[in-house]
Parts: sequence; structure tokens; C-alpha cells
Amino acid sequence: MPVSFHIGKVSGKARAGRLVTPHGEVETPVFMPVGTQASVKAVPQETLEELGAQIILGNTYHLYLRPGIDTVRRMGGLHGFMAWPRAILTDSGGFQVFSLNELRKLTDEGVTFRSHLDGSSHFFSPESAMEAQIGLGADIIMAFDECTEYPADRERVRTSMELTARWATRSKNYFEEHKQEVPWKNSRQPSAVSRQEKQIPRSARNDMNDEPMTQALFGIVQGGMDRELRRESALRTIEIGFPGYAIGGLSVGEPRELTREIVESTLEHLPKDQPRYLMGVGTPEEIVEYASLGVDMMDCVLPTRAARHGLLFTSEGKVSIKQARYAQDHSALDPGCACRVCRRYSRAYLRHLYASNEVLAQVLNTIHNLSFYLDTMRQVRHSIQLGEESRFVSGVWSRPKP
RNA sequence: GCACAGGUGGGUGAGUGGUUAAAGCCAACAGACUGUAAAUCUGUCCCUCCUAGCGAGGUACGAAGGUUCGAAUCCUUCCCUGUGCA
Repeated sequence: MPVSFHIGKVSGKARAGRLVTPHGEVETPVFMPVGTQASVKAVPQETLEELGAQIILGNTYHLYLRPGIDTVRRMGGLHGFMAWPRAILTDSGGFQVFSLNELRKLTDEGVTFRSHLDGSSHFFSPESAMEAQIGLGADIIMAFDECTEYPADRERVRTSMELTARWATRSKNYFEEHKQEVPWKNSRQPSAVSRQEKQIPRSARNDMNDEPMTQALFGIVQGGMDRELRRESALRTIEIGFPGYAIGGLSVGEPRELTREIVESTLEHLPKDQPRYLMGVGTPEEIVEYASLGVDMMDCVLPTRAARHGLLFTSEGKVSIKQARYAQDHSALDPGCACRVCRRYSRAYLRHLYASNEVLAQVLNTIHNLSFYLDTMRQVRHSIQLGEESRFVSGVWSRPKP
């Protein structure tokens, strides 16, 4: 059986649930830190655990180029290779079809990329992307899609959406035939999970029999900024049938209100009892808002990338730690934050580390930003559990006063 | 003392008669960042003024003088730095 999803509490449109994966249970709504090349940049795995990261992302395209799927597979899949016992989700490389647009050639069969590392040529198809993702062995893998650019005219969006739909079918077909080839298929119960399994209630455990767990393949809804095409894409993807659905193709340059509008309207067409994954968002305010709309999973490079660039998210708003005004600031980065960075270091020190180009700046900044994001989601889950839907009504959610 | 080589904007360093307020890099200051080609990218970076512009003035390439329509660039003297020889 693949991943299973159990909704506990519903508050307004928001849901608090549990995603049971071969590598542990994930409480939703969840924020998933991005670890493109088998590393959440600047943060060691043990620290991610300490921060409470339940599931992280990896990227098929990057890992395929380096170190190569075969290497990762022989090292026990991504979990074994990067020594991460908890859940992992891999992106199929569909986003690279979008972001590497100058290095690729697209046909119905698939995409030819020129490697950004050495210029060599590589072909990705729904089938090869599935083969690679099975080799990487993430708990959740994604259909190979085309992330439509913005702006795009309606015909272009339709064509792109239809391509994604055809690729979704091919992704699923290949996956169904080969899903038993995961690197960890022989280990009946991955060691890291056994402890957590005890905490899974009977209702959830009922789904589990002696059959080893397999990966889950999620479908992706495209359709640009067109509500009607989004609806059509959702229906077609659901018809193919997946254990979870992602909303892709957003945060590609469109205005924020439009993102929200498309998210909201697309969610209406997705199954209520299955996980919904909004790909590639957002700011702390945005992820709270999307959770309130009924999104269960989100990922974003923003907290990690912004941290490396000196932009920190705090309960009082954004702090650009490189600014001269912090040069002699004794105070903690975020007085309202209990992370190990805020407990220990001053803004003046963090600014100095950044200005001096010390690697520690990246480490500490990233730890804080991730801590802030994960903490934010933890509180969102808590609010949903308490049925505090009023917090979400306006789309603005305020942190409970201590 | 003599002989070479040099002295350029906060630093470094191009530029050897005119599109040069002076390249590039660094520092400084500000901004961006949303399924990661990102420890990246963008802007500002002599002063003053305004109708805020590939705008107007002023000051500036060690110092002072000179040649020239025009000098960071050529000449003279002086000052300073480095190296070598006494």
C-alpha cells in the first residue's frame, strides 16, 4: 500500500491531518524544506530533525546529474544516502522544464536538457522521470509535468495543460509497472519508522497489512491562471487517479492575489479526503493563508534562499540583517522566537557574520528561517485542532500572544 | 648623492593629448528573492542645484608652473614612495 492520509480535525476549509508514509508520519498542514541536491542548504540533517522537519524535498533533475541515480540507489536510496530517516518527496524535474527554459528542447515525447553543470545533453520523459524517482526512493514522487510560464495566452496554457495531462497518464502507467523496484522494498519496515508506528492509531493502522509500503505518486494540476482550464486539468488528473494532488504552475511571476484566487478555485475541484500539495509557495503569511484554504502540503525555497541572502522572517516582519542599523544591536533577531539562534546570538553578531561572508551566517540564518516556518505551521495545526477558524477568516492569522 | 620604477576617486587598478567625473574589481549603502543553474542578482556610490535629465554648475588624477583650442595623459621644477649602486 502507498502513503495514506487521515484527516483529523476540520476548521473552516482548513484541515489538520496525518500523512502516513513508509518513513514516518507527517502532520499536516506541513511545510517541507527544500533540499534540492540531497541537502537542505546549510543545515545538517540532525538539525532539521531538531527543528521538527517531518518531510523534505529532493530534486530528480539535480540528483540525476550528480551524483547519478544509480549511485543514490546503491547507497540505499535518498534516505540511506543522505542519512535522513524521515519522509522525503522528490520533484520530477517538471519545474526545470520551466526554469531551465534556455537549456531545453520540449517535444510531446519529453524534454531534452542541456546540463547546467557541463552542457551535456539529457533526455527526460515521464517514463525516465519515474524510473529516476523510483531509484531515488522518496516516499512521495511527482508526475512529470510542464510548469507553464507566466504570462501565457489561453491557447498556450491549454496546450501545455494537455501535455501535462498526457504525461500524467504515462507517469502513472510506468510507475504502476515498476513501483516494486524501490531501493528499500526489501526492508519490510524501515528502522526509523518503527518507533513512530506505535503512535499511529488503529484507524490508520488498519490500512497497513503485511504488504511492504511503496512510494506514492502524486498528480499535478496545471492550467495557468485560467480557472476553467484549472478545473479541466483537475478533473482530468483526478480521472487518472492519484493518492494525492498537487497544484503546480503558481508563483511563477503572477500577482499574489491571482495566486490566491487560482489556489482557491482549484481546491474546490480536488477530492476532500486526499492530500493537496501546493507547490513552491510562499511567504510565512502566504503559507498560513493557503493552509486556511485547505492546502495540506507546501514547499518553498524562500526561507532557505532568503536566509543565505540575509533576509530573515520574524514575528515582527522581515529583517534584512545586512543593514547598517543592526551593527550594534544587542537584541535577539526575533524576540518572539525560541529557536537556538534567537536564544543565543545578537543581531549585531548575525550582521557581522553576514558582512564577513562567514559560512556560519548561512547556517544560522537558515536555521532561524526554517525554524520560523516550521513553527508557524505547527501553530497553524494547533489552531485548527482547537477549531480556531476565526483566525483564518480574513486570511490573516496572528500568532497567539504568549 | 646617483640611477631606474612609480605617485589616479574609500581601497586596488585601467587609462598615456580630445565621446574621461575617469573602466574593472573590492569595500560601503540600499533593494530583489516563492516545486533552487542562486553564499545569487540589481541599483547607488566627488559636491551643490533644479524643470530630476544620457540636466546645469563646481571640484578632482602628488604640488606648483608651462605647452596646447583642449592635459590624468606632453615639458620644467619641487615633494613623496620603492628598488639598485655609492
